[in-house]
Amino acid sequence: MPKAQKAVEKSQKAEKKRATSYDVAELAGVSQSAVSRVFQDGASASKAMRERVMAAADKLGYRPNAIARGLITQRSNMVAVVISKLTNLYYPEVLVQLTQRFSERGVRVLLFALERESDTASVVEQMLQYRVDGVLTAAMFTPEQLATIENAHIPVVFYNRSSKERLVSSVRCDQEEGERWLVDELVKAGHRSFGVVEGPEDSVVSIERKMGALNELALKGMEDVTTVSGDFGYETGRQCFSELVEKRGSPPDAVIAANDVMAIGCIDEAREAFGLAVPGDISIVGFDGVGPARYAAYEVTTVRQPVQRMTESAASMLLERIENPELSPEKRAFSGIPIRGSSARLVAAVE
Amino acid sequence: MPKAQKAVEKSQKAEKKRATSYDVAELAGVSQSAVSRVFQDGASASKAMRERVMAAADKLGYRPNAIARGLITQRSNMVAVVISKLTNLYYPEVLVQLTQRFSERGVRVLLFALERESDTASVVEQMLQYRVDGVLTAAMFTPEQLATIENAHIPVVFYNRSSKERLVSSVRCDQEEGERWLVDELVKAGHRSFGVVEGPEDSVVSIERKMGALNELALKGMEDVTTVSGDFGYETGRQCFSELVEKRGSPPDAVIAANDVMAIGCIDEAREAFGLAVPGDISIVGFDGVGPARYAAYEVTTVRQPVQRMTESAASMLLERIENPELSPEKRAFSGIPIRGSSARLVAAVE
DNA sequence: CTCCGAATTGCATACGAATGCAATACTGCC
DNA sequence: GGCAGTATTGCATTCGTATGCAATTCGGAG
Repeated sequence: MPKAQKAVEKSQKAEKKRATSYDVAELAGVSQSAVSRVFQDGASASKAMRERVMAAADKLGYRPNAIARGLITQRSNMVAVVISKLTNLYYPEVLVQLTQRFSERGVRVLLFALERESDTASVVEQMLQYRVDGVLTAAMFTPEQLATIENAHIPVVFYNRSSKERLVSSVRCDQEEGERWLVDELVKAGHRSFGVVEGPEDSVVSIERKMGALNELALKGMEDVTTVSGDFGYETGRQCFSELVEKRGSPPDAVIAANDVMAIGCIDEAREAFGLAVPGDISIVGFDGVGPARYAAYEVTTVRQPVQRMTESAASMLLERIENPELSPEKRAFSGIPIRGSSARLVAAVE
Repeated sequence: MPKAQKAVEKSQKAEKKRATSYDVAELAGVSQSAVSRVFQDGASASKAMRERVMAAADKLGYRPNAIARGLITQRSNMVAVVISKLTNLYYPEVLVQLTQRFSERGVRVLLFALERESDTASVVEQMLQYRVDGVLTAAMFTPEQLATIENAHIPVVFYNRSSKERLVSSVRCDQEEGERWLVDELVKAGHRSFGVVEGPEDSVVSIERKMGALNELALKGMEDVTTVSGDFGYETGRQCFSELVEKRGSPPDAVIAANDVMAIGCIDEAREAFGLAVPGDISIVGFDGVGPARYAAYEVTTVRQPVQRMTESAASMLLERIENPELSPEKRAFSGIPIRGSSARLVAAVE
């Protein structure tokens, strides 16, 4: 019995083991290296060779083993994507888009989802064990963890986050700028007392937004400012509004919420619990530009993050650094897109 | 210079190459297999050995290479998770939860996000190349693709989907049952004319919901039923409502939308474009139980999917089948949780 | 102190593909 | 037909870990 036939039988009958490049080589009557070369882009292989091999491969249902390939090439073609805080309605979009960007470029995504932003230790361990080529994170790492990752020569790109202690690449939406716009518009329209609803204390995004708002308010000479804090969720948005009124004794002229979902919570609470008209009696603004912010019942005045451009940029930035590890860190900040919804009383936009 | 010291120097100075088990073995003065055993659970290693090795490993920053391990053990410890249709606000939660379930059990998630439900071909290819241990999918595969995957002895679990052509495991929310409840309640409360808003045509979930509703309506003898179709998004929800009214000449007594987001769209359109009171003039129900369905402005009457239990169940089911490939397919259907929101006029619940 | 069985350890090899180098097959040209 | 030069192909080795088997050590009983 000829060798080739035996190979086919073995693989078809038992199908115990997945076909390897050796099996294909045997069936095609060529060397294993030939098979390997046929399944690569830049490798040299004659047309005849290519056809023989492909035929054999098809017959055996052969697929190159990416694991084995990764071992020898020292490239896993996988990147780690780390997310947290599902509370923020904004992230899911980001995740799906990022995955698609990477896929388009032939890179697989190893997903890590954190319950809290602090569970990063084991994630780092896993990333390193799986030898990911890069890390894209929407969660924070401690400086030590970052050092560990860098030590392994794995490029890292932060998404809407950064690190004070270390030089790192990042893609962010300029939260301060966005808040500045919101505050300016509110002040311009005559609002003089403010409530600021911040998000979770361990969220960098929330902190940036709060500080952005507070700084600009101070700059504009606004002194009647009350701060309360929630967790980016709808329920706490409602609670925060009540708390705010209680704390001040009366509703402020405007409420600046750290995200749209809490803004919506505030709007509902203002309407239901206090019978206030929005924006007649009070203006409420958010941040993110998520879907529900557009619902007719709310039409939140907000700043939309340019998700498309940000994900595109983040993916490119990471892939560039994988190709060329020498590239120095770079920070890209994208301006948010101001949305003049009807949840705030603003002066008309100038042309 | 002793061997051990040389090893340290090499690794600390250059840090060109990541430390391997050989490096650790050399530094600790033991064999490579010893190192390997220390980093396994059930392997035999004396306390002294363990300590020596761990010390050396720490010094070198050694981490077992999961890629190499996967090659030899024939286990990648990765599962593929396939999602699509980000339009449905419901999925993001699922994704994060699934990832956490798998993580808890020491399994990594390789994420695939489809633009359309039909882009599955290359995804299958990638999954197989990366030798994932299992597949959890919220998208459809063709019978041929399924056969390919099964041929590779990779267990598959469908999430809210299934395959008519092949026996496969699945975890679903019983959409028909949910629709039955919704229809029954609406009929019981006296609604007699209905609009049914379906989702994308290629979505199995949407089809199941539509059919569930239509069948039950037929069963109850309801004949005034009009169907229109959207894409699960808010905007089309609004359009669908207008379309519905146009088609019928007047608004129906009740609208059954394929998901909450479209239900919300319908509510907004009914109120804004037609000045209808919800639920005074018209009842509108959805499906899913997503966050925005709870917002005060809508309080959608809906059926919530028990996401927590479903993801838990799906992850377990897949992991079981990875451990024990002989297990026969199993279908688990979870009942949705009826939510009596104020978007529909219903008779009070019986105790 | 001796000997037996159990626990540890090391040796050698396997996993599946990529690749430098050498050998061979082609190509075109004179 | 002969030859230089290039394109293909095969050989042998490598990546980093796991594991069967044999060798060794250890503990305890007698």
